[in-house]
Amino acid sequence: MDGVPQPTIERLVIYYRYLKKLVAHDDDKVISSLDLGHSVGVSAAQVRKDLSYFGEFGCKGVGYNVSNLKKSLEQILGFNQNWPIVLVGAGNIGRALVNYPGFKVMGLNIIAIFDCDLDKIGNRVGGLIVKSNKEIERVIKDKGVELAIIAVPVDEAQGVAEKLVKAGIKAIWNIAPVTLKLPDNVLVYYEDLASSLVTLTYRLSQKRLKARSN
Amino acid sequence: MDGVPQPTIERLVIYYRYLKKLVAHDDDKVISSLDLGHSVGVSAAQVRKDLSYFGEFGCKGVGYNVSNLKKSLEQILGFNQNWPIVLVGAGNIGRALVNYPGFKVMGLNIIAIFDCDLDKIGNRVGGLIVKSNKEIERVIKDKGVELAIIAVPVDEAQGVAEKLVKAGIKAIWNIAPVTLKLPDNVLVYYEDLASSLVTLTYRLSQKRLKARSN
DNA sequence: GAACTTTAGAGAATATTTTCACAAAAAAAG
DNA sequence: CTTTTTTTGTGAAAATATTCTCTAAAGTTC
Repeated sequence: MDGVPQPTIERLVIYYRYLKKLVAHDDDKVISSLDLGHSVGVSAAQVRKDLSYFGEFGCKGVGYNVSNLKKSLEQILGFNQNWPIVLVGAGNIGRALVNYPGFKVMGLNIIAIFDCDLDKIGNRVGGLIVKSNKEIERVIKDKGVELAIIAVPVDEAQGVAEKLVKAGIKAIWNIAPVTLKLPDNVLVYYEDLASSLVTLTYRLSQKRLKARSN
Repeated sequence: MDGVPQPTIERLVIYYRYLKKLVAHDDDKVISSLDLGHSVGVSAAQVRKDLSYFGEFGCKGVGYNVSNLKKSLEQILGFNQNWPIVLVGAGNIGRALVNYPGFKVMGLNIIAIFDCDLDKIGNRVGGLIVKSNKEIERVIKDKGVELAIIAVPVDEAQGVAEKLVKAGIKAIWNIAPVTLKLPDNVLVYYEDLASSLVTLTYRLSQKRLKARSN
């Protein structure tokens, strides 16, 4: 079951959130691809195609059972699994992520936070106490953690990444704006906050130019 | 000069950061698409194609002049312009963004931060004092701001978005995990932290399945 | 200065992702 | 019970994005 487009996975998460809201409000028992798509800013065809990669979840002439579809998405996306995660970097962004409310429902559990700054080690962040980077390897091996978040300054990111991989980490979500050099078997995703914003300013400039030329 | 792929813009930011580092270290006067690409995890062909959307910046048989290419990217991406930005939401993520060091070099300046929580209004965040949401419209109009960041809880996002648009905002970067319903002429980009992480766990599961089936 | 090496730029070919269009199933209407 | 409406699932078509391939220019070697 591969060949699923990258963007499809991200949209499934968005569908899931909306369905969860519907279930909570008991608003609706059934929803069409048109309504679901419209609610989350996606075309109906896109919704159906996204789901079709994983099976048949709807009923022709009717739509999708909200509660069942939600459960199916949980299954597909692995929300019923527990994903222990370690986070390195107890700066502003690291602390924000520990407290981010959206992770837990998806099985994403930050179980430890590390920093090399003595002023931060020992501090409480969310429900966790910041540990020294020296403990990274021990914790990862003890708990069998495969997923890590890097939220350290740019200069430290590569070193931290190597340490994590050595300890057994298989996938890294890197918030530091720098490309990591790691073995091919390690999955790395980049969250580049500045580049997202720049895309916006770029498009805004484009729109201005177009408007001026009319 | 449209028809530029979305991912190209994001990669240009990444090239820029690397070139900036080179210039600072005075490491190199000239760089080939192969070396630049290799350094940031992109193919040489991709680097050349990305740049080719905007003109000719290199020299055959030689490569790109690092300092000139950096300047060209600044021009293309609008880093020499000033982009005043307002941020709504002085929670953990909002505070982290105000203090994020990567924005200023790209001309991105958060000039005001708002919240509706009386406990937060008046607090200092970075160099700014948190203002009441009631002042949003006045500040946006006074300063002619076109760009806004929404970092409020899900339930408040739509209301805040409408307020921003009414005040004249043309583009929104939305960190709240909810789809906004806004007029088509407003640009909206979503930064969905959970969905990025879920993509990672999903790919990790896929790899496990594949490994097991071998 | 001729032969060789390096490397950008660009068009063609691939690959990926999205949209379209329609058959078939379910429900509703008459 | 037949017709009409609704809506899924899917293969084909279109749009988007990436990689390949080759030409030509610049530099280097002999």
